[in-house]
Amino acid sequence: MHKYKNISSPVIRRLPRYYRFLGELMDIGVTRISSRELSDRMGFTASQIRQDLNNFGGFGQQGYGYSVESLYTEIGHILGLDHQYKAIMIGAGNLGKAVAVHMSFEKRGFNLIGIFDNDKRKVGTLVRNIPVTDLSELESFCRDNSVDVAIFCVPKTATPEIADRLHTIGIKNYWNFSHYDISMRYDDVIVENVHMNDSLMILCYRISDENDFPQEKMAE
Amino acid sequence: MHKYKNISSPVIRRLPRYYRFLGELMDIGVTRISSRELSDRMGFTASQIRQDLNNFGGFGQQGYGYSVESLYTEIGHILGLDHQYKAIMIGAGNLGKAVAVHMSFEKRGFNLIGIFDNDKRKVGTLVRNIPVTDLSELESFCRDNSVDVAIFCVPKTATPEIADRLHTIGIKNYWNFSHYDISMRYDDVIVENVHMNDSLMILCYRISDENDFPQEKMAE
DNA sequence: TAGATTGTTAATCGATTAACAATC
DNA sequence: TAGATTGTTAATCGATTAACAATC
Repeated sequence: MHKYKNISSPVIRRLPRYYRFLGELMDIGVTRISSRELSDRMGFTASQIRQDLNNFGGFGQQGYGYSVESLYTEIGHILGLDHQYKAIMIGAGNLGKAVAVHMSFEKRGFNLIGIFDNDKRKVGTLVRNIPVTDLSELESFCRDNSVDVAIFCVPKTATPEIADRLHTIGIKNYWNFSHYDISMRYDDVIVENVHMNDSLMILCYRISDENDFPQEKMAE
Repeated sequence: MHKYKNISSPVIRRLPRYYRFLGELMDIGVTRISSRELSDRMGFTASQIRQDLNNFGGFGQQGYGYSVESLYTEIGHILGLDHQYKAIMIGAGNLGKAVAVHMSFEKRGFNLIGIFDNDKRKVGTLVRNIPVTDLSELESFCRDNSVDVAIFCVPKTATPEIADRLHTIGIKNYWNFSHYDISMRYDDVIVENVHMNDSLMILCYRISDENDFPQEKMAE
């Protein structure tokens, strides 16, 4: 049971980019745009843009192009930004605090209602005006509040145990900042990863590859 | 001039994952592994694993498999983790501080040597034992310290101007947390993005799609 | 209407998977 | 040696690009 069927992962991953660029176009007062112009600005081919959008419906008009505002709204609908989800955060360390404070959850339909940590010194302190709760109260809190999503900002060693607890009580949507692959552990969960460490290694590869230090080649 | 030629992006993006899993195998004392076993643990096909690795050389042995430790070391070399790069961070807000404190830069060959912000109240404070410097000193600092990489942790409105300044003085490798597409602005830069906002929207799509609210379907 | 640009089908390109000979 | 598993070629699958008829 899916709203749109057979949408491939590459298409889905481009949607936020479209949304972002259309938002910027609105900000600077552009009201209509052709796939060709979008192509120039975004670096996708015009053909790909039209293919992507036509997975969800015909939002353009022949001879005219696309209305920036209505396309923006449509993609917002497609992304489901008009839904409301209750989220909790696990881990109130540096990363957890930064994500909690930094993200505009409301704009994306997420409502952060709880933050958990097992460090007694953190329990009771406020992050984004939300009191940090002891991790032992995780289950009772979730049962009282119909939580939809858990955000993992804990070290990788702590992740599997907490994921098990959440999975047991039926919370199966995860935004994962921990360096642990939750998706390999269950087959009925939705996991979106932000693997900063992986990203940094990819940057390292690209820089090293560009710089081409021949003496390094395949040491052994 | 590249160390390895024609390595496709999907392959590169899988390398850190291999590296991570091999590290975990070492931790639990596994010394050898076949592509089949790795496949079971990681969720890639055995065929893909062998194809991926053979882009860089033949690291296995027929009838035996791969040595976990030497494969781990090899992938580290391939990723360039044994190089040393000097990095600066732009932006000492919540996100910048969290990234600065949270990441093990040294393990990936990065040495964070400077943090910049234009907020006078932040200038002089310590983050990870590094004093925050006024953004106006960016150019002089970079000229004195041969900086390789800039990490963007500033709002998207501030990004293009700072990117221009860095580009002008020859710093062209960026780790980008800002919601601005630096790569569209220049054609001679290396940009690796961590777009947390995009990631959150993708999660939103997946949850909404799974939940299948029919009344939402293609309103308009 | 004529010009422009979409929606959509067909062609191409690239990445993944399967198969198997080489070989440890 | 026999068994196992790689390295690598061939087959398949899927995603991107090109082309063009439909239509605003």
